[in-house]
Amino acid sequence: MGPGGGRAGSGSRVEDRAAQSLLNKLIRSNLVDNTNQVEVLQRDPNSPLYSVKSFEELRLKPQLLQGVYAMGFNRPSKIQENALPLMLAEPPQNLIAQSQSGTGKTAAFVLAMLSQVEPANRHPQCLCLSPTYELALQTGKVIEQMGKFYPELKLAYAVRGNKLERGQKISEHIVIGTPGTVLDWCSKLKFIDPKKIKVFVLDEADVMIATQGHQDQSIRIQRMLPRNCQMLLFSATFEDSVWKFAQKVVPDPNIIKLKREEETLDTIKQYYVLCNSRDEKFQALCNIYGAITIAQAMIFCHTRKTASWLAAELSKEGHQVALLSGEMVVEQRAAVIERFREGKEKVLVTTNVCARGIDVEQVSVVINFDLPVDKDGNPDNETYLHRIGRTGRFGKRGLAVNMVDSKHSMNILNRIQEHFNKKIERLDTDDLDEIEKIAN
DNA sequence: AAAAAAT
Repeated sequence: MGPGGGRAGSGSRVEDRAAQSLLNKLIRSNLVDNTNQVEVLQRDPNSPLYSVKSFEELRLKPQLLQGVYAMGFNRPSKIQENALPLMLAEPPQNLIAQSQSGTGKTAAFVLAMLSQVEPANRHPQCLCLSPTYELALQTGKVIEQMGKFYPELKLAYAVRGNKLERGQKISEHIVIGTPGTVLDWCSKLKFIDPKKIKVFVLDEADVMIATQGHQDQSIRIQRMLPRNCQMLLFSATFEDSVWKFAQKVVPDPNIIKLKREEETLDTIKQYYVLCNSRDEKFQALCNIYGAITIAQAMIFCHTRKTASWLAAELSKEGHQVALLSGEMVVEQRAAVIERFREGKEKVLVTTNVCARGIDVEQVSVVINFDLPVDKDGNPDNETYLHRIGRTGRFGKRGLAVNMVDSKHSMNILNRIQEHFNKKIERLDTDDLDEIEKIAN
C-alpha cells in the first residue's frame, strides 16, 4: 500500500464506512486546497520552507503510520503538509495554526501527540484541552483510532464526572480534557504531574485563550508546564485581539494560516427567515421541519432556557427532537450526542455548547433560531462561522437558515453579512417546494 | 450568554 502518486483514493485500502468518510473529507480538502493560499511564517527564517507530500517522508513510527492509513488518510492535507514537519522537528517547535473546518486539524495535532509518546513511561506526556465535554470525547475517539496499533497506549479523559480516588496518579500517556477538570487534576488534586508534559495542545485555541472564554484556566495550566514543553494552538478562527494574545503567550511561535475563510461559506447556502416574534419563529420552524429532517439538522439557541423551551414545544407539536445543553448531567449529554451521531436523532436543539468542532457527517442544515451575539449584544462572527461550519461537510451542499424576529436582529444579521461579504438571501417558509429543493 | 470545577 502507500499513497502512490495520484489523487487520494487510488490504490488505498479502505476498511469501513468511517474510514471512507474520512477519505472523502481528505479528497475534498485537497480539492479546496487548490484554490487556497497557505501562509507559513517560520520562526527561523533561514531554515528552508519545508513541506511533505506523503506521510512516509515524516519517518513516523511504523505503528503510527499504520494507524494513519487505517483511518483512510493516504496523503497529508494542505495544513498537514506544512504543520507536520514543523511539529515533528527536532527540537519540537511551537505552532499557531488557523484553517477552516474539515481541513484536518485534529488529525494533525493527534499525530504530533502520538509521535511524542513513549509508552514505557507510565505518566501523562501529552495534554490536550477542549472547550466542551462533547468535543473532548470526539477528539479522544480520534486519538484512540489513530493510536490503535500501539497496544500499550492509554488515554485518560479529564472531564466532568470522571472521579478518581484521592492520592491516585494518572498513568495514561495522553490526557484529553476540559479546562476546569484538567486544572484541578494538575494542581489541587495532583493526579497529573504537569512538569512531565512534553506536548500541550489547545483545540479551538481562540476560545481557550479569549478573556470571554477559558483564558484564566488555560493560562494557569500553561504556567505549570515545563519551559521546553511544545505548544500547539489550532482553530478555524482567531479574532484580531486573540491572535495577538496567542503570539504573546506562545514562545517563539511558528505560524500557519490557510487563507480564505470564504471557502467555507461557498459550500453553504445562507438564508434568513423574517418573523416578528419568537412564536412566529417557532411557527416558521414547524413549517420547514419536514424539509430539514431529510438528513440531520442542528438548531442553535442563545440560552439553555430557550433551547429547552423550543425542544419541549417542538415535541408537543409531534416533532421528534433531542436536546443538548450544559445544564444536563454529563451522562445524559454523552447519551444524546451518541444518539445524534448514530442518526437515531435527526434534529438536535442546542446552545453554543455544540457550536464548535462537533463533526457529524449527516448534518445538512444548521438553523440559528437565535443569531449568535456576544455578551454586549454585538454579532459574534466567529461563533456564526463555527455554527454553520457544522454543515457543508464532505463536499455536500450545506444549508444555514437564520431566524430574524425584530429590527434589532435584522441589524445583527446585516452586520454578519457585511463581515463575511456574502449574500444572505430571504427565504419564504410558506414555499415548501423551494425549501425542499434547497435542503437537498 | 454559554461553557468551564471534586468548589
